[in-house]
Amino acid sequence: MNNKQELPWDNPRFRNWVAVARACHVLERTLAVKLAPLDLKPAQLDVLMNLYRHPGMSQHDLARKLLVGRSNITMLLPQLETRGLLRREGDEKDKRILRLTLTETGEALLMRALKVHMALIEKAMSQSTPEQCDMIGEQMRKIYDVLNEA
Amino acid sequence: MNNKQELPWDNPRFRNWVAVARACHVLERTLAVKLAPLDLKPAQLDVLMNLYRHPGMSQHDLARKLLVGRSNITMLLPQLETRGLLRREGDEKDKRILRLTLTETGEALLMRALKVHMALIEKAMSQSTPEQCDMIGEQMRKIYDVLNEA
DNA sequence: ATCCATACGTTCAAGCATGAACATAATAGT
DNA sequence: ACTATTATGTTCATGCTTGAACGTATGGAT
Repeated sequence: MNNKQELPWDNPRFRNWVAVARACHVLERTLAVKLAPLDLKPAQLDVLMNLYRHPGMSQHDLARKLLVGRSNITMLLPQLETRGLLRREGDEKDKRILRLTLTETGEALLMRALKVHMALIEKAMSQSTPEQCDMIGEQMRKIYDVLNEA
Repeated sequence: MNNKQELPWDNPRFRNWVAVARACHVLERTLAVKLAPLDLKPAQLDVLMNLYRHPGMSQHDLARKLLVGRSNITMLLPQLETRGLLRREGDEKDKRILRLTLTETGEALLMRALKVHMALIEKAMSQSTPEQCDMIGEQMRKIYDVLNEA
């Protein structure tokens, strides 16, 4: 009988996931530094990216996409709206919903920020072959699905 | 001439990294929920894990390992020390340094938390073959190194 | 029509993480 | 020995994120 459970550090899955988490963490931090000159935080960039791809999104949908609470969106948007980066307009049919769209200013800033983000990711992923890169993405999407249905 | 830069979403590296970030985010959030019954946050678990593996660590070393600021550690430790999970003792030679060690209580709680953490990671990574899993870890360690030397 | 349940967004208080400024201790240069 | 520099940890103000409680709007059941 073994009263000492198998230590996680001996488990490849554990060790490798820790590497994933650390890589994520350091990339996020690096991105924050590189975005500072644009006066943008990573979370704000996420907002702009999602609005660019899904114009007319509601705040609720945005929160779901970003994996954050609704109140977070409420706190986040006024800063961006005041800077003229996006518009919030009430839906005609359903008066509960606020539909979000980027302004031209917001789109322009997004493009500049995307260059920064893209460069960072290129630097990080440049050591993987395209096949490795795709495989990583595929596995991560599976992980996302598995954890979300539970 | 193309005044519209290549959109990141067309770039496999970008799309795949986004998947990594999302998987990390959702796993972290899920872990927080599953650790709640133990009255532990993911950040606190990270502390306990590192102290278990590196007894006698200084706060500065711990901060570096966790990729957070020193002040964060200062704010984090008193809660755990009060709960009797760890000890802080001044170094004999260098009176600036506080050496950190887990108590037996801390170690016991860590073991319970590790079971939770381990189960979650097993669930997440169970869809990857061992080869895929190792490859992911390897690439992530490379990313970590590339971003840190810069 | 009215009531009940649900959905969307907001407000608020609490907890965390951060970076700058500080205090103390060790170390290196002179 | 003395000064200057560096290292460790703390304090504090700030900003971000969260979850609970709330108000309003919609839709369905009776």
